[in-house]
Amino acid sequence: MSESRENGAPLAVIAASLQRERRRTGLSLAEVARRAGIAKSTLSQLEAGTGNPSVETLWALSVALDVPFAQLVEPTRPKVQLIRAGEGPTFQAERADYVATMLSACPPNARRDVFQIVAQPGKPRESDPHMPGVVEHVVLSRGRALVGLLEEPVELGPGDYISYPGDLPHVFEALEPDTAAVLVSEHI
Amino acid sequence: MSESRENGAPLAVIAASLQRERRRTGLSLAEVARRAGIAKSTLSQLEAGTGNPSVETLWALSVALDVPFAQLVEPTRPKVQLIRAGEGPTFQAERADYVATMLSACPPNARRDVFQIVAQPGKPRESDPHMPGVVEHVVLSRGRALVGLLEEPVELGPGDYISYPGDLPHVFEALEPDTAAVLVSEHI
DNA sequence: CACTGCCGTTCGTCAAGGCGAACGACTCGA
DNA sequence: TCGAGTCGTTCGCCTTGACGAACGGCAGTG
Repeated sequence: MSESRENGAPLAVIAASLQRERRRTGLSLAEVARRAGIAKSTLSQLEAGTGNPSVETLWALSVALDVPFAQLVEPTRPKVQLIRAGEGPTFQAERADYVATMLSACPPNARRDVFQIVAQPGKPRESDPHMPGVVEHVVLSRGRALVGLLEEPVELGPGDYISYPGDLPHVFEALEPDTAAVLVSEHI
Repeated sequence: MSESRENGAPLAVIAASLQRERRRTGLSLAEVARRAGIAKSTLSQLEAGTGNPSVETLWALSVALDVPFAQLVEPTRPKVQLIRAGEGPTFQAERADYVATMLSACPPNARRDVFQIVAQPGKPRESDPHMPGVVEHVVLSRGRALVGLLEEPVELGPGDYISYPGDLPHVFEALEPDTAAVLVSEHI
């Protein structure tokens, strides 16, 4: 009930996001303004951090930039993380026979799809990189596997957790038959 | 690159969200307006769907209501889902020894925290309901467990997946020693 | 029954956001 | 070299969001 309260300057964030997303598309300020149906002067002031846009204006921009609305007001940054089975912060229940381990707190505005994977050894699956900003989380359920970035994969056993940027070449290579894992694909 | 483009009426959504979140806290319109530092007339018009609030106004309200900014502009509706091991839509890789099963596509604007759970049989863990809108996803890795809503739990085996509303009483009861599961907690 | 207090709405005023036009700077061809 | 086109910024005008005051409606109370 108290996260996401750290940012007190939404206007500056919006200004940066607008410019970043527009640059990402390669469009000009005038072009984006025209597609959004707003005056380019307005967009210019918004990117400069001046002004306090209305919801309709921001919405039109989010549509023109093809970006989720929240993306403009809440930023994100990925990283790499490996938690071995038994490690990581745990929340011991009142009953001693229940342990929950926090593997990953969801960053603001991320979208996470949940998959289950069953793989056989022999031929590693090398995924072509996905969209920028994608982060993948893997929790190994059964067997053993080499998981992670292609340049330095990590051998995981049951209960191990790893996350890595999905926009870099990565691999999932089962080392035992019927190796199973839960994969959470986080596309911002 | 084309999801989250279905909603064309953000003002109505904001109006509904504002009223819903305010009612959730049990505060009066005047009280929320005072905490947010805005005129209650402004908030009244916003909840009525009239007007087009500025970002600063909406931000102040999101702080006053202690709600993530995006919550006010992007709605969501949960549901219940059970996918037995081996069922569900699968994405067969070019190599036949790799199977990925789509368990849950992330709804817009949801936040999903990833946990790992190891539980022992004997005493079921009954979670008190969380905040409204919370959805929990469980993939059983090892052992067996009774999981789901308290009124009708489901017995899961390795590879089984279930999701349920977290704002209703629910349970996780291990049926074998060292039962392990991956829990994704989705708080909108 | 007044009277007080709070609720949520409506009305008139004022500042601020959004707009269009004009501007200087730059690139690209004729 | 000059003109046309586009870039992003700056400058008044005007619409509109936000404000404060006043309103009617409902308890709770002396």
